[in-house]
Amino acid sequence: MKRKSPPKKSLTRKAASRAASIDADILPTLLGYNIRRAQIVLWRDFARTVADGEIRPGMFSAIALVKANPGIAQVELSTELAIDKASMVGLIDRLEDAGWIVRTRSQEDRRRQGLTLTPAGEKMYRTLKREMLEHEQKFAALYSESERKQLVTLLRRLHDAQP
Amino acid sequence: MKRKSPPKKSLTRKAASRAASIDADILPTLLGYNIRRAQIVLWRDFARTVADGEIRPGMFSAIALVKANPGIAQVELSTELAIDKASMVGLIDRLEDAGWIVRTRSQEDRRRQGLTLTPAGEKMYRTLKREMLEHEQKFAALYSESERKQLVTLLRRLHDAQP
DNA sequence: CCTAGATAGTTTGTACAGCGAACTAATATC
DNA sequence: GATATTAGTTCGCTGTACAAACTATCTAGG
Repeated sequence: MKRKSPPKKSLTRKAASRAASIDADILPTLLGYNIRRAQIVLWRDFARTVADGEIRPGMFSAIALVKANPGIAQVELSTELAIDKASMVGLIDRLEDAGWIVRTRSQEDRRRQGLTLTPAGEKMYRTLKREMLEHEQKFAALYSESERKQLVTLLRRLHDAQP
Repeated sequence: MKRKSPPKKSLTRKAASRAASIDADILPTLLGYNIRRAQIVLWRDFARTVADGEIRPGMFSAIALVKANPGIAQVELSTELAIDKASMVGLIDRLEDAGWIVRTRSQEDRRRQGLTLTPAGEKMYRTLKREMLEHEQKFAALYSESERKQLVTLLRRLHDAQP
C-alpha cells in the first residue's frame, strides 16, 4: 500500500548474468519447493498488509475460528489449524495479552478452556478481516476465478491427505 | 458468501464438544490458509521421509543448488531460495559442520564465499534426492499428471508475483 | 467404587527461521 | 581518493515445531 514504486535498481551486468545462469535443478518441479516459495511471498505480504505486522497468519486464523465458534477449546483450534497444542498455548497467550481473547474454564469439563473474543477482539477482527481480504485480493487477481478455485481445490486435496 | 447458520447464537460449544462441527468461516476460501495447511502436511512428511529428520527443506534446497551450481555464492543462494541472507549464514554453517559443504573464498572477488559439495556431500545428495523423490511421489500420487502440472504452474505464478 | 488410562492444558527445552540493525572487509563508482 | 555498494557475518528479538514430562480432570473396566 505505502510502497508504490521500489527503487528498481538495475543489476550490474555481472550479477544479472550470474543470477540468470543459476540452475535450479529439480527444485522447480517439486510441489514442496513451489509451495514453500509461494508461502514465503504470501507471508511477507501478509506482514506488510495485515495489522501492521503485529499479527501472524496463525493468529489471524485463530481469531477467525474463535469468532465463528465462540467457546471453542484450544485442542479443537489446534486440530483445525494443524498447530501443535504446545505451540497453541503461546499463541493464545499472546492473543490474551493483547486483550482480544479470554480463556474461560468450562463448567462441564473443567479441563477445557473455552475461548471467546472480547469486545476489543471483535473490533480487531473486523479490521483484520478487511485487511486480510485486501491482502487476498492482490493474489487472487493473478488468477481467473476458475483458476483460483482450481488452485484451492488442489491444495485442499493435498492438506487433507495424511500419508 | 455467508449463508451457513442464520441464528448466530451458537451453543456454548459444550453441545458440539464431540467432533467436527467447527465452522472454519472464510478460512477455507483463502489462498494463504490453504497453502499454509498444505505446507504443514508436506513439511511433516518431509521430516519423516528425508534424512531421518536431520535435514530441513531449506537445507535440501541449498544442497541441490550447490550441487547444480558449484561455486555459487551465498547471496545467490539466498536470492534463489528467498531466504534471508542472515538466515543463510546459519544454514550454511550447519551444512559445513556436517561436512557436506565447504566455503571457499573467491579469488576474483574476495568478499565472496564460493560453495561446493564435499565428496561426503555428493554422496549425501544422492541419498537425499532419492528420499526426496519418494516423498514427492506420495503427494504427486494425489493428482493426475495434468493436475500436478497445473498446480505447479499456478503456484509458480504466485511466487513469481512480487506485490 | 476404584483404579488405569485417556484427555486438556501447561511448562520446559531444543532447534530453526525471519527480520532488522549494525558491523567488517572488499569492491565499484564518481 | 572519497563515497557508496556489496558479501558475509553477528546480534537480538520474535515466532514456530516438536518432544517430553507434568498437573488436573474426566472416562471406562473390573
